[in-house]
Amino acid sequence: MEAVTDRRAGILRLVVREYVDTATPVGSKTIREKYELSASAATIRSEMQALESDGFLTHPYTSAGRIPSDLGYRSYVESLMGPVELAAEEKATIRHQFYQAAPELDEWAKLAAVLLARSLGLVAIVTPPRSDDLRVRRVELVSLKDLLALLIVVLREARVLKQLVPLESPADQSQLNSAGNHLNARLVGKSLREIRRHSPAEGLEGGIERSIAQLLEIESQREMGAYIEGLSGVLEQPEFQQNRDDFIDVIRLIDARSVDQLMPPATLENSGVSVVIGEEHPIRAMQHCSVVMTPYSARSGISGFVGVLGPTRLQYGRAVARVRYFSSLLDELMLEIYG
Amino acid sequence: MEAVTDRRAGILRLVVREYVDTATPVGSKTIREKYELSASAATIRSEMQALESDGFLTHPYTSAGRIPSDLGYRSYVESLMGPVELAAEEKATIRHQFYQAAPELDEWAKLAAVLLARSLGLVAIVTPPRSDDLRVRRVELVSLKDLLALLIVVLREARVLKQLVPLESPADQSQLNSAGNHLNARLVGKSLREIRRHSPAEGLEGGIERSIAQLLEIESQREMGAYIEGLSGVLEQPEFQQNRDDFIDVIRLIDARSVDQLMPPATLENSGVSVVIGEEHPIRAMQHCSVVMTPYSARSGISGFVGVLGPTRLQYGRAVARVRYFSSLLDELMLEIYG
DNA sequence: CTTGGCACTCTCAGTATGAGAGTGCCAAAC
DNA sequence: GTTTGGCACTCTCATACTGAGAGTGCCAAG
Repeated sequence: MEAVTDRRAGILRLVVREYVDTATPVGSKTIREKYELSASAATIRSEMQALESDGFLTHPYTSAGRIPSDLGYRSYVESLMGPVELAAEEKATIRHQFYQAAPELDEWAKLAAVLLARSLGLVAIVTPPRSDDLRVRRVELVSLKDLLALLIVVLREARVLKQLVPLESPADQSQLNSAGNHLNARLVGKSLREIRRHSPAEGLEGGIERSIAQLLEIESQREMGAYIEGLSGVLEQPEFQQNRDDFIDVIRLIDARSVDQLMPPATLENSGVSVVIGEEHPIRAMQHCSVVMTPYSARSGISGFVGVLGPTRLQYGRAVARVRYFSSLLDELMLEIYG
Repeated sequence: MEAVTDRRAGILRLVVREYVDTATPVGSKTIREKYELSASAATIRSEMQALESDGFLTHPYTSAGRIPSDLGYRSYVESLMGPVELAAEEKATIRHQFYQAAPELDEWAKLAAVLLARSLGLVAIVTPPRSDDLRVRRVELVSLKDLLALLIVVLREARVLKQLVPLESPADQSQLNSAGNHLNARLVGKSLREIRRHSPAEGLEGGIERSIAQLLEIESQREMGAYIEGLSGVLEQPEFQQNRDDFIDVIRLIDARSVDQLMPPATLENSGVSVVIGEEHPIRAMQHCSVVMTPYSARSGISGFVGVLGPTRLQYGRAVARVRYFSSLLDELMLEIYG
């Protein structure tokens, strides 16, 4: 394995770009003509041979063009793709749409997913910010019927949980208000753990306090709620059409919203945009896919993530640029709430 | 077009069942052997010819077996499929799962969608109950920062809307509480229309009142929020695999959650379970699919629906039975809230 | 009206064939 | 020693052909 020359790296870059565009194995002649290289086809061939023996390219069969391997994509992402940055105009367009939307965490997350999916033709996954350590910010009780109330718990990160609560004895809104006031005085700022070991009050308040503990319990075990968009875009990719068996399990994961199977959670511990290519993915079913993602709003303990997912043959530059911009935009919007 | 004899109807029923099971055109011999009919293959053939000339069956090509037409399925659903009712045991299992779940409208709707999709292998769509006429049940304000509050509006049907509200001047929780009390006194029970023509209060309350109107406005224009489950099940159906072009638009509609394209809204005006078969569907893209659905909780003005969707070759009996049972179960659960 | 028989039709899977794209390698040129 | 043109070779893909098989349609006899 020799040092990789500039020309060789350039050819790898061109092969990646061409293959990403066309989804067809790319040959020496195509590259030469399309990019007007001065070297001859034979030279390019011998460079390609070298790239193949170094593991950056593969052959579907003896005499077809070359396809980038996972390592080839990796190398492209690391050093060949160059700096990625969105045009100022495009940034402005995106930003504008966020200001148009209803000011609400979930709306922003959903909008981000929709816009990402649409502009990249990939599956986009965005989670609203979420804390590992659930803390109560406020409790509200709304009377529905004599013996039924709606319990609303607002968490620190402005997430809203709700649950119907059957009452043991009739209570009207004013009784609920006063119970709510007591509960707020006692529980605001408390975590699930603290509430659990808290000795509950008597009567009405006690019952509701148990409901709150239960609600937080359920919430802490729940899979991260995520907005997933753009499945139909991926179904139209040639990869899916030709190799359905490789992708049906991916679709199942998406359908089941198994976010932490789709997006390797370990990767989110790095700050900044991570790219997971093909077999780098820990989940078997995902090894024909690549993932571009980043955590955002990493203020201690409260964070979500932004990511896209598609066949390994994806436009890494465009994807990285957009994922990065959306995450910084969400960061900024979050800052207005938590800052 | 002659009167349809019993035998002829019986043969149509068998063709439908066999085709639904096998997804393969069914021939006279298959039917005879599998169901041990006393008539000969030739007789069955001539009955099939009659059924075909009456429009109940088709031929993919000259010499293949028969396939039910939309009219054939329609006739099966109307009169041949017989009474459908779930086994008591299965009802109990389903009911049990609802009692296990968190007592919350959205949870129930989601659970219904998941269970329906899983047991039928179809796409299931369930909307939580929703009112055309949005009425405020309660308003709550939660302080997030000096100049930012979270506005929570609970609607009559126990739906919870939320929005971040920037404040013009700083306010702490107790100020927000008192503003909330005034707003509740003034707005509870009011509809969007009434709030809109209401002359708003001054200062803090006025600003929030405008936010409430905006929130209701957005909500009234929003597509019905629906739980959609089971896409991967449909992707494995042979119809999709062979005839991708016919179904890609359906997937797009599902992906975009265009509920009122998927489920013809006019049909929901009938009470009881409706079946829409193939070309009966008003939307072009859906004409290779069938829909089984029903509204529920039809207490005036507050209702949702339960439905499933799949290729026209679906198990109508099982689908109708389950959709009916889930809707009655949701009815019952809703009754505990609104009753 | 029903039935067995039979010719006919159409699909489907498997095989063959030729064109085309692209490689690998070699020997000559730079 | 790197680069290049030339050329044989390999493998796919599209097309055409073929025979087996399934099922029909029709007819004449029961």
